[in-house]
Amino acid sequence: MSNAKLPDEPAPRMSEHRAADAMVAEIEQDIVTGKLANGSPLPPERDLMGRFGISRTVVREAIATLTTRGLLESKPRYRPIVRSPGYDAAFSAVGGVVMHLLKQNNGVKTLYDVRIFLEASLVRHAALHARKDDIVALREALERNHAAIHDPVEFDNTDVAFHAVFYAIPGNPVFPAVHRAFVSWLFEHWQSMNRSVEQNLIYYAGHKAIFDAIIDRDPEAAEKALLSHLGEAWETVRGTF
Amino acid sequence: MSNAKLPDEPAPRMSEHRAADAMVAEIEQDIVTGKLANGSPLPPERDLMGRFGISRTVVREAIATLTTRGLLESKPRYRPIVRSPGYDAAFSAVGGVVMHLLKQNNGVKTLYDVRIFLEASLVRHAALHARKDDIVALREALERNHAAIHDPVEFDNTDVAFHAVFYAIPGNPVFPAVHRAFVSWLFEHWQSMNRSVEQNLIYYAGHKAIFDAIIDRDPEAAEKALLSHLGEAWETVRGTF
DNA sequence: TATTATTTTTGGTACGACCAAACTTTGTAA
DNA sequence: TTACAAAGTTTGGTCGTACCAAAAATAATA
Repeated sequence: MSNAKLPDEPAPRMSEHRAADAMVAEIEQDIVTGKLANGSPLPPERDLMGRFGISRTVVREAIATLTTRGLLESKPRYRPIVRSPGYDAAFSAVGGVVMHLLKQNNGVKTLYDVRIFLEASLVRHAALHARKDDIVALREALERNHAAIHDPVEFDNTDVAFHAVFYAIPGNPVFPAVHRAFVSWLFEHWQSMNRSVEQNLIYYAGHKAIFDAIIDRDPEAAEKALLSHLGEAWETVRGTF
Repeated sequence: MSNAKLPDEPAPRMSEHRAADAMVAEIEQDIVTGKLANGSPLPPERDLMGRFGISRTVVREAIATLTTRGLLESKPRYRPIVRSPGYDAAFSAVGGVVMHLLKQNNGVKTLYDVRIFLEASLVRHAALHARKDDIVALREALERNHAAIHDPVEFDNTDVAFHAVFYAIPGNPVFPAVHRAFVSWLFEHWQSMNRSVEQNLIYYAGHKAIFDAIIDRDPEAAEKALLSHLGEAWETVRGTF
C-alpha cells in the first residue's frame, strides 16, 4: 500500500534514504539499458561494495531488493543472474503470497472462478475476432489434444496448450503470462489425479465444442461451451483438496 | 581463536538449506494462525536472533523474505508490521516489476488494454447479472460522480469509485484487488493533468451511458458504451507520457 | 495535564572474519 | 595430447561486534 516509492532522485526527501538505494538505482539502469546483459551474472559482492562505497551488508540488501523487483534471479549459492523485467517475472513475484491465498477458505475456488471469468471472455473474443492463423492454431492444438487421449501426461500438456491459444489470440503479452500463472498455481493442486481415458474423452469433447462454436463465430455458444467445460473440470477436481 | 566452540550441528542436511528458512517458516505460521496478530509489530530483531539462534544478518534476511511474501510490511525506520496475506498484498508485491514494464515500449497501453478487456467483460456481466443492490450502488456512484463535476479532485475519486462497482459485482475478491492495482499503476501516470469541466461532462456522459445500458439489461450496449468511454479516456491521456 | 527534555530501545550500516560450496588452475595418468 | 582428479582460489552465506541516529519510552517541567 504505502510502499510505492518510485526510483526518483532523492533530492527533496532525505530521512527516507537507504544506503542501498544508490546501488539499486544504478544496477537497475544497467539492466534496463542492457549494460548488464540479460542472463549474465552480477559482479561479485566484494566488487560491488568497492564500486559503490558501501558495506557488503548493504550490497546484499540491494541484491535482495533487485531480486524482489524481478531484475535479478538469485539461487542459494550462485551468483545472481540478470533478468530483464517481463510479465512472467511479475507473476512469479507473487507466487509466495498466492500460495497462502490458495490455502485459505475457498482460495482455489476463488482463483478458479477468476480463470473461468477471464477465459469465458477470451473464448467470446476468439469467436468474434479470431483470424485465420488463430483458427489454425486452435485446430492444431485440438488435434494434438485428440491424439494424446491415451497418454495421461501428454493429454494434460495438450490440454493446457489448447487453452493457452485463447490467451494468445488477443495479442496482448499479459494474457499468456496470466495463463502460465494460472497453470502454475492451480494445476499442481490436482496434478496427481489419474485421468482415465473416458475422462479425457469428455474433456476433449469440451474442447471440441468450444472450437466448433468459434468456427461458427458464435460467441454465446463458445462461452457456454467453455463454462460447461470448466464446470465439469472443477467438479472432477474439487475433491482433491 | 578464543571464540567458544559453537556446537556444530550434527545433522547438516542438504546443502539447499538457508539459515533464514527456519525463522521464515515459523513466523509464517505465527502469522497465518493468528499467533502474530494482523497489524501488530514484529518483535525486535535482537529478540528474534535469540529466539531462533541466528545472527542479526539472517534475521534481517528473513524479514526481507517475509516482506516480499506480503506477510510483513516494513517501512524504513520502523518495526515491520504483520499483515495477513490478502489479494491486495499480492498485487502490491508486483509493483516493482510493473513499474519497469510500464516504462518499456507500449507498457502503459498494454496494461490499459488489459483493463479495457477485463472491464468490458465486467460491464457485460453486470448487465446480465447485477442485482438490485448492485444497481443501487451503481446509481449512487453515478450520482456522486455527477455532483463532483465541478470539483477536479473529487471527480477523479468518484470516477474511480464508479468503475470500482463493476469490479465488486461478481463478488470475487480478486477483482476489486485488480481494480485497485490498475488504479495505482495507471492512474498516477496521468493524475496531474488538469481536467476541465467539459472533460468531466464527457466522462460523466460515458458513465451514464454505461449505467443506462445496465438498467436496460443490454450487455452489448453496455460493453459498447464502456469501450467508447475508455477509448475516449485513452485519447485524452495518451499524450501524457 | 499538556509539553518538552532525556534516556532507552531499536533499526541501519560498517568491518572483519570464517566456512563451505563453486569456480579455476594445475598436476598427473592414460 | 587428452581426460580426469587434486589442489588452490574466488565468492556467497553466516556470525559477531560496534556505532549511530531515529523511534519509542520515560522523566522532567511549565
